[in-house]
Amino acid sequence: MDKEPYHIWISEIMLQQTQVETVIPYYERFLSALPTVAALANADEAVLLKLWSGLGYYSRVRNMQKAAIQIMTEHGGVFPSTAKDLQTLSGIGPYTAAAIASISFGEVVPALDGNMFRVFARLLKIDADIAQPSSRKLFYTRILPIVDPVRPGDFNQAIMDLGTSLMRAKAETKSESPFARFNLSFQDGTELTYPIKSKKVKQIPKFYAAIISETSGALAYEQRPKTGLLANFWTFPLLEFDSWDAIYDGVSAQYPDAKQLTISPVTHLFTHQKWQVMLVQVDKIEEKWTYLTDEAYDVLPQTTLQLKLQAALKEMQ
DNA sequence: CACACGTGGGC
DNA sequence: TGCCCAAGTGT
Repeated sequence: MDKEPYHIWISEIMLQQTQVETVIPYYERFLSALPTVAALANADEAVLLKLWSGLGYYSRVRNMQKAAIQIMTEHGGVFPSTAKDLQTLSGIGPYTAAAIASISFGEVVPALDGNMFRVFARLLKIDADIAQPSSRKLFYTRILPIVDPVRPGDFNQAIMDLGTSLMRAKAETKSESPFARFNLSFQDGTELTYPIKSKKVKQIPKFYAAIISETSGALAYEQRPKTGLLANFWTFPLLEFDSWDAIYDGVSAQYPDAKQLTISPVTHLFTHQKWQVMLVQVDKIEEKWTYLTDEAYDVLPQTTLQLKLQAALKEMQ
């Protein structure tokens, strides 16, 4: 099995909040383009974002490059080998540090991710709210003595496998399961109430006009701010309004010739926002917009939102 | 501590 | 549709 820390690191970061099936092609492509820590440290941001386009949580790849630079400059190009040292790197928190330390270097630490929280909350009936950061210490203390001292990496991966197979969030243990006799919550019928998790984020509705402005075969784009949501990505110019109904009149006030291109909104969900976007064509050419041909645009990193807007525009034509 | 930060899939 | 889930970290 591949235990190369650079490889484990990339896969663990990609797998944060992301399904295995989604990650595989990204992983192969990333490793081919940037095979070493040094290559990652020296890569252009546009190359990084292009390799990550569509994966989401784009700060992950920016932090990976920061960490690669840290490894080259502060660690002489040698990958840190303990969970404690790994956690000093950008984008590496307690979970990823433990995963790399146990898998690549054999350190005996539990890699506490969503799966491990769920598996042990059920097996041991741990009532702590996993949405509370303070609960991590309690789980860590309970699980540490259980980690296989000889094969900690295999232990961590096995627990995660258990969490994605027999002990998925909505899967109940069957009485013939070999795990039934270890599973306290199964024995008293409370399994699906674990893990205890309080947090619920609501998605705030947002309304935008996406401006379609064309001149000599090129369309208008804007680069998003360098911090915040979809930082530095290129999208059609976006104007925000308070409601869906306010969009068309609002755009018309600035651009009297505005033409509404979409009847129903292009919708896009983020973790905490729900966007509804109307495509609006205008004749005016604004200096603040950057006009790019399709060829020039295609080499830039694109978000899934922008791909949806492009697809909707193409359907109009 | 609470919240920002993407995307895709299941029901 | 709306809500939950999926290999978290930074601020």
